[in-house]
Amino acid sequence: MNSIKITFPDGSVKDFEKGVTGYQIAESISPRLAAEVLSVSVDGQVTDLRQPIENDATIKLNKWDDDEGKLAFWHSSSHLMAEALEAIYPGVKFGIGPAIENGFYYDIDLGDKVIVEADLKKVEDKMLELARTGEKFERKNVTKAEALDYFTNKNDQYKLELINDLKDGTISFYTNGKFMDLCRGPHIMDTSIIKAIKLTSIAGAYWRGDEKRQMLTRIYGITFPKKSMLDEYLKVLEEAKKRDHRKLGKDLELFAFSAKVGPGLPLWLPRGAELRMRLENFLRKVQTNYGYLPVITPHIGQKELYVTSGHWAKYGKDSFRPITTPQPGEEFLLKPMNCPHHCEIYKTKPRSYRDLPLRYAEFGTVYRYEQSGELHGLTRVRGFTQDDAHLFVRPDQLHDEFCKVIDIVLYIFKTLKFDQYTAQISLRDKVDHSKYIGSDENWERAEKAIIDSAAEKGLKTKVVYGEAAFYGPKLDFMVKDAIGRQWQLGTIQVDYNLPERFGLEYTGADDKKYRPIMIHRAPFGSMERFVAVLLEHTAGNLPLWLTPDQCVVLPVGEKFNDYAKKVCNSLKNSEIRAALDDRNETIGKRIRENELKKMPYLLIVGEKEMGADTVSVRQQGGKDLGTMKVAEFAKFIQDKVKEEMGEPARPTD
RNA sequence: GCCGAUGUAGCUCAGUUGGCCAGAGCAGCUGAUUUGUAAUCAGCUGGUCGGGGGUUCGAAUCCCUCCAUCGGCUCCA
Repeated sequence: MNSIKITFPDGSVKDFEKGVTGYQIAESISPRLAAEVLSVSVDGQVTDLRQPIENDATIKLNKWDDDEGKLAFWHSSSHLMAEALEAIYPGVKFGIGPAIENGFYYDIDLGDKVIVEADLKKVEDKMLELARTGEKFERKNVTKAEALDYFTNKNDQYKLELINDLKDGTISFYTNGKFMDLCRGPHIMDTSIIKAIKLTSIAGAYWRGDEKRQMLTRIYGITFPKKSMLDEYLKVLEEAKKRDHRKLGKDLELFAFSAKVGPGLPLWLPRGAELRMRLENFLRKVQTNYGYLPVITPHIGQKELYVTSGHWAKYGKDSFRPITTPQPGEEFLLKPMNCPHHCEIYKTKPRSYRDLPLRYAEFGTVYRYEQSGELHGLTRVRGFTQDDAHLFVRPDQLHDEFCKVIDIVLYIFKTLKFDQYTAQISLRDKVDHSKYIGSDENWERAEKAIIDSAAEKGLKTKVVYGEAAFYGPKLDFMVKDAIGRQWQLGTIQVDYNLPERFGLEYTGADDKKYRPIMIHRAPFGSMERFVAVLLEHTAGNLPLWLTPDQCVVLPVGEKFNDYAKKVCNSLKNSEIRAALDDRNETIGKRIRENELKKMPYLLIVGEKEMGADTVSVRQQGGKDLGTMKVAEFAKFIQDKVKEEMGEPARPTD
């Protein structure tokens, strides 16, 4: 029998001739589908529409709305760009050119030539010109020898290196127009459906991600099947820029930087400092409920402390230089983390198994010499404050304590409405264990503890190898910023190593000495980064409990200034953060400016209000909430705040 | 640290074949106006054009260098 059974996502099964292609299947369903389909998943494997299907299979036809569809579209676009580049810059060599989350890139080596942003238009035009001709993407399986031969002739050492790492029999080439590339696919049928093209930026990128190797030129771009989709995309990018925490921080007067103080050293302005303190107090309350004990430690420590912890060996050469003193040989380091200090607190007296778990918490400011090119607003800085705590636990307590820390992180995320996070389990590199300290046995125990706890808490996790800290695995909570960059916020880490290095002990019920396990944890991550991400998530419209000013009183004219002051004071007496704007400006202008400052509520007072002891309430954005008694408005705010914050989390057992 | 770009008043931005004392709007100050839900009017102040060096009769403009920032790469205890 020459027919095969094709199962569709809805479960229906149809017979097709053996060797049928995804495209033919789409055509058989409807011409419209055939026009829209971009790739086909065969038994979960994404392939070309042109690829014959030889056996019974479950297939999914991927359109633009499927990630697998976009992937093929953008991957093909990168080949189209390569073709255009080769036409404009003969002799250009190619690295890799994959599809990414939003578009694609290609790494190229232009030799002595330099490409600048202004040249991109030329490349876009060439791409459009080539796209219109409807070049087909043709696949061809080649032998390793043929592949090596082709790129030797082309004198492209990058492709040759890639091919050398591949097994013979697994190598394929794709051709579009005059461009042929080493590629495993999948690709779209032809270029004619690429209708809108934008090359977005040029950057340097190390060949194979290795900073010791050559830097290639990376060109980023994005394409769409419709012009309107590109316009929409660019508009979204524009909007995202408005939510950038660096802009909001300036506009709302929360923080600033000074070249004179130094790059990456944030200055918290009064409004920002207040915001940050509110966040800290919020967490302090939860931590108190969970039995954390506050500690405070100095900003510097003797170098020896970090030699013991292992941090000096690992990061010493990339740190701020040690501080010397008049005493020869004496050296201190700015503290880059709080754990060693907390270990020494643990050691201040003998500990019993009855004392554990011990939970030491500190908003500890640390200093790390981040590479200059890495600094970024408040998300990557050289001086920052961790909402740090270290839990010293017995092995039988590890699981429970870890779960309780997860609860705290989830409580914070819930209160602040961070629902788009990923929980990432960061483990050791699968092969290379050279950059980690501690025994394999301890690592395996720690990794298991994290995986089990995350599973018990029902977290949807993603396991990433090679992302662990050098002393232990982590559970990281990742959140995206306004332009899609991913940042680590909360982190929880299991550590068997520092207790060993510091010789931490407790006495068990059997009067023998045991080693505690340490949990490092920071639910916010750092105050700086958390505030940054919070600003981008809320576009500066902070929740009422956090915002610097909850409302502003606007007298319509000078005659009502005294009444406005009275209202303001009365609200302050009810613990409401009320500002007064009685500047000699029109009411229209003051409304506008306070709207731009993202004031949650504008209270307008004039003749009517003064007579009745009321305020006229305008919500940020223009909604009129009508007139309220002053006391009524106070209660309104208090209720809102209570609703937003909820009850501080407590352990359930 | 690496690749590329940018840097003009507190903010947003004009100012290109190098050429009169470097401009605007907003903010600030002064005065007038006393305002009812997103910009009242007038006047004034404010910049050694990121720092330093060079080319030139002459540099915001051309070159070198340093710094900072932006987009990536690498890194992220």
